[in-house]
This record gives sequence, C-alpha cells and structure tokens, in this order.
Amino acid sequence: MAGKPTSFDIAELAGVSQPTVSRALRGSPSVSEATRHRVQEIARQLNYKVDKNASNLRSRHSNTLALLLFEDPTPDDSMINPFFLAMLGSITRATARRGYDLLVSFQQLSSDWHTDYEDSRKADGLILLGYGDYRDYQERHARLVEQGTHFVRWGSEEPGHPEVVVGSDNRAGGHAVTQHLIGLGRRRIGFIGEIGIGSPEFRARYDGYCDALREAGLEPAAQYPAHNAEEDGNVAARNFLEQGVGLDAIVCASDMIAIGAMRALQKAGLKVPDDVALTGFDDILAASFANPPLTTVVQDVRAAGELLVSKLHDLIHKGQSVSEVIPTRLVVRQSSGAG
Amino acid sequence: MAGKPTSFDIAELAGVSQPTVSRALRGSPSVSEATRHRVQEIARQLNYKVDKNASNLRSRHSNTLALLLFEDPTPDDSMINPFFLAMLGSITRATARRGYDLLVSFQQLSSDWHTDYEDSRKADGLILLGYGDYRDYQERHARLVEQGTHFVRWGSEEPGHPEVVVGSDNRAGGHAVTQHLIGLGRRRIGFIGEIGIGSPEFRARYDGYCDALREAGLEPAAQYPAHNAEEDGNVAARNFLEQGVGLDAIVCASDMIAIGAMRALQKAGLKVPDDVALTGFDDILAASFANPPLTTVVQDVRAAGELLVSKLHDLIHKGQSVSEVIPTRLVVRQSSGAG
DNA sequence: CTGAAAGCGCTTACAG
DNA sequence: CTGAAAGCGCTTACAG
Repeated sequence: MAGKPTSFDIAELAGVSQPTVSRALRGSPSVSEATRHRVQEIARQLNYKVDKNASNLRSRHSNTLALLLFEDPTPDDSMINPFFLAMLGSITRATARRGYDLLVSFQQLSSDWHTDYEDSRKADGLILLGYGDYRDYQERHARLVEQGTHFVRWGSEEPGHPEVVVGSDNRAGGHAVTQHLIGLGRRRIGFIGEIGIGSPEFRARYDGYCDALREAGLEPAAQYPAHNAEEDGNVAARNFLEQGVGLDAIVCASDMIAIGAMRALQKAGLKVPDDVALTGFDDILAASFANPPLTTVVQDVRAAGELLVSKLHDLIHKGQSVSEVIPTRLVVRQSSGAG
Repeated sequence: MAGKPTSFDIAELAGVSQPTVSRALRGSPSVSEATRHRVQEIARQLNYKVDKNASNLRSRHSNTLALLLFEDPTPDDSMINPFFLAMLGSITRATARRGYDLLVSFQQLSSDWHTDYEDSRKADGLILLGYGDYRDYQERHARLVEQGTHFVRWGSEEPGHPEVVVGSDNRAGGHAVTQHLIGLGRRRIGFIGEIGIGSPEFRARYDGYCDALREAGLEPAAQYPAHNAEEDGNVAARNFLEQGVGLDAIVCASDMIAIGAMRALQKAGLKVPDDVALTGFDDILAASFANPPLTTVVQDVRAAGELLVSKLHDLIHKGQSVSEVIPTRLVVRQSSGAG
C-alpha cells in the first residue's frame, strides 16, 4: 500500500467490502456494531481519512460554506474594517460548531463571485458580508436567486427581495444613541455617514437619528457623507468645522468614523464631550480605548455569526429560512458627556 | 440538460470530445486557438464551472490552503486576539493573490488538526498560526513531518526542527523598545509576559529586553507572567503594585497586555508615562487609541501573510523553502514618555 | 492538435 | 446486515 490508504485498503484488512467500510466510517446504522468497531479501529491505526474530493463528488455536497467578504469602494490592501474582522471570527466559530468547513474569500464587488463557489461545488452555500453598493449588487443577486444558489446576506433587508438577510436593528440603534444625546441636553446634533442608496445600513442609522430628533421636536442639524474609515470621518468633521456649523453633538455611523471625527475636533481645539459630544456604532475594540472612550451602539457579533450559519444551514437542508433582525444595545462611555 | 452543465454538455455543443473541453478550459497549449475560443465561449454562455471535487480528485491537488488558527490556553468563545485577526486578513489576501482558496479553521491544540486537512485532501498545505504550547505541539509536529505534510508555521524557529517558520524578529523588537526606554532615562524596567517554554515569542521579546538592559549595565527589575489578554495584563500589573516593586517603566509582551496594565496603573492613581512608562508589542489598531497612545513594536502583518503563503507555495511546488525572520519597527507614541 | 479509454476514491441504489 | 455494480465529473496517459 503505497501513498495514503484508501477505503479498499481498510476493507481488505477488515475482511469486508469497500462499501461496508464507507458505511461503517459514516456511522451508518445498517452496519453491525462489531464490524463498525473493527473498521474504525483499523482506519485509526492506518491514519486513514476519507478523501473529501471523492466523497463530495459522489454525494454532491461539500459540507463547506463560503464566506465572501466584499469591501468598500476603496479596496486597497491596507486594512479590513475591524468590525468585519470580528464577524469573520464569529462566523468561523459558528461554522465549526456545525461541522462545516469554511472557505474565506475577499471579493471585489465587480468580480465573478456570484458564480464561483456554489457552481463549482466548492461550497454548499454562501455567506455574503460587506457594505455593498446596492445598485451594483442587484444584478448579481438576481442571478443567485435564479440559479437557486443557497445564500444568506449580512445587512439590511431590501423591500421586494426574498433573500434571507441577517442584520442589526440599525434604525433602533441610531434612535437610541440620538435619544441618549438629547436626554443629555444636546440640541444641535449632526450626523456623519453615507446615507445614499449604496449604504442602506448607514441610512437606517440615519433614519433612527432623524426619528429621535423629530420625536423631541428637533431638526437634523447637518449631515456629511463618510464611508466606514477613520480618514473619512476626519474629513467630514473638518468640513463641519470649516463651514462653521455650530454643533453640540455628532452621531457617527460607525466607530471608525467617530474616531476620525474625534481627531479632527481635538486638533481644532475642541473638547469632546464638553464642546461637542460624539458617538459611534459597532463597538469595535478600539472604541473603548478612544480618548475619551466612545459611547457607541453594540452589534452582537456572536449572535450574527450564529444566525447567519444556522439560517444558511436551514436553507441548504430544509430549503427555506427567514430573515432576522438582531437587537442592538447602547453602551454609554464618556464621549457622549454622560455622568 | 438538467441541473448544472458538465464538460460533456460543452463538448457536445462545441462538437469536440470531452477531454478537449477540459484542455481548452485550462488553457492547454495543445489546443488550437479556434477550438479554445469556441469552447470557452460556450462554457461562458452556459455558465459552466469546472466541478472542483472532480478535478481535485483526478488531479490529486486541491488548490486550497488551510489556515489553522490554534489559540491560547483559554479558548473561550469571547474574542480572538486582534493580532491574529489582522494576520487572518493578510493571509486571506495573500492566498487570493496566488489563486488559492483558503479554508479557515479554529483548532484546539488538543484536537486532530494535524491530520484532518491534508490527509483528507481538503488542502494542499497548512498554515499554522497561534501561540502554541510547544511541548504539546511537538508530538503533532513530528507526525506532520513524518507524513510529509506541507506546512509553514508562524512564530519562532525552534532549534533542531527543520520546519519552515516565518516570524517577527521578536528579540530585536524587545531590544529596541527597551533601549528606547533606557534612552529616556528609565532605570527600573519590568516585563510583563509569559517567558516559559510554551511562549517562545514572548520569551524572545523578554530576551531582547534583558539584552538591552545588560548592555546599559542594568538588571531586569521584575517579570510577571501574562498571556496575550487584557485581563492578564491587568492582573500582572496589580501584582507589581501590591508587591511594592518600584518600577519606572514596564515592557509588555503585547499590546493587549499593555492596555490591561495601563488600566491597572491608572486605577491605582499612577500616571502613564509620568510615573510609569509603558510599552506594547504588535501595533494592533487599539494601540494608537489607548490613552495615552501606546509606544509599541510593529509586526509587519502584510509581509507576514505574503511570506507564509509564498513559502508554502514553494514547499508544495518545489518541495522546499526556508524560514524567514521579518524585521520589526519601533513606533514611538506617548506612553513611553518620549517628547 | 484531438480522441478513446481509464481511473481518481468515494457513495448510492439495488439485490439478497 | 453485507456485497457487486455503477457512476459522480473530471484529468491523465496513450495513441494517432
């Protein structure tokens, strides 16, 4: 027996047929306990492992999930958004718990990702993670649905799309954090973050911000676009300052944006939170180390990973599942001026 | 043609044999350009993708790399070390650049990882990433070598082991940061971090710390163990304080440890850096947001991912490669009391 | 440059 | 409970 042992080698040693080895190793109930024990013992001794390519080919599923991470407009090689990195960790754990392998891939929105994984039978299903420009995404999305690909997406539900989406309650989060600032006496509250069609999650946070203001009889004071990057937050805050918009608080669409905005404000000699209160969204690790520490909205990353995987599992095995919105939670630290 | 198209479907439509389709799609030079064009065009129209399970089975390689992330003694479900998360991002990018798929898996040091991937032909090679307890690792390591598994490891080279290792120059990093503190006039400098056999990287940082002190005619003032976690750093610093060890600086074996130590010092009413200077290692995102921002040693994560993947590639295709040490770089921020 | 044949190592009917 | 046969969809000799 040269090279790696096969099921035929085990069969010969165990004195049974090769299919019986296959059944025994998979724990089929139609194999006698004695046979199963003998086969498993021999397999163990020979360090035999089932060839996944062969078994996947025959059984027509791979027991593998693919995580496709598609990134912002600026997919430079620098840094991945820390929130997605945390999601990646959580998803990896959740797939392992369910006995799947996980294939991870960075994607450009423009590439062929929509066909590459399930079509080539590398994966039984896809997890889509990213802030995608929705207009661009929609064509591909239609293809996925049409081809019967199993997939779940992280983000916001889009009306009229039957896909399974798991996401945070961004609107409630934006509402909670804005209400918190209002309760602390802030009145001229601005917002930093994209609110266009390409950024539905930021948009929902913005909508929650507007809701809270209107409930309090206030108006949105100002809004500046920014993608989820420190530099974008920095630039947006500088714009606020240059234009002399007098704000006493800024709700930022993400922690990275807030950290960038904080840098701009402090550089301009303003005190956070005394002159301007500042809040983030995500609760990435760095948020609690900002100076002052950032009041923010926690996204439950652990639940997110668990739900994405379990729903994809249902889609694969039961043919259906439903979207779900995960509650968010306000974390009050010093940047909002509480206490 | 029900279900997904196969190479036979393409062959029939193109009026050639099925092996010719296979060759044309792989860009074999022994196919006429006309045939190749015709086949590729038909494949595109039908949205045909080569079945990876079949091609892997036949060709006996998977074009997939597996990243096995094995974690610290306390593999709770909480959080993955941010440095490893950054490495994960970098490795994912590097594998994609080389056309490999990446399988990601968390491993317990105690589990069967050493056989599970290459043996089952899920991957052509393994990337091992983690602070492993070396004693535990060695048995498995021997098995990997013995079975001819292709693998590279992140970390420190171990004498007498022929494996390919990529890692930072931890000793030089520990030396540089300690020398920096000495240059600023600090004299009683402690160290927080494990230095046992199970933590070779922390140990190397410690050795560099000792080197720098001795060169300056100083002695290591104190050392406390800590794994790479905020809480461990916090506990270690509290121990220093309780025991009344008078220190004017502490070199921490990682940023997470330093952040925890900073919390303990500040809680005790000490000023960083005025009373005690503090330094980290890794340069995770949170390091620059600590208060005060953390002087630390940068590990070149991008180079790390690139080298791990290219060396594993060489191992797979040329049968050999060599270990490499990546230079580190000191980043001076305020926690060390400079400027 | 192309085709007919074989075979990678399994799992799945089917038969007993 | 077990086995003989077939076949998943490719790639690889081999022949021409």
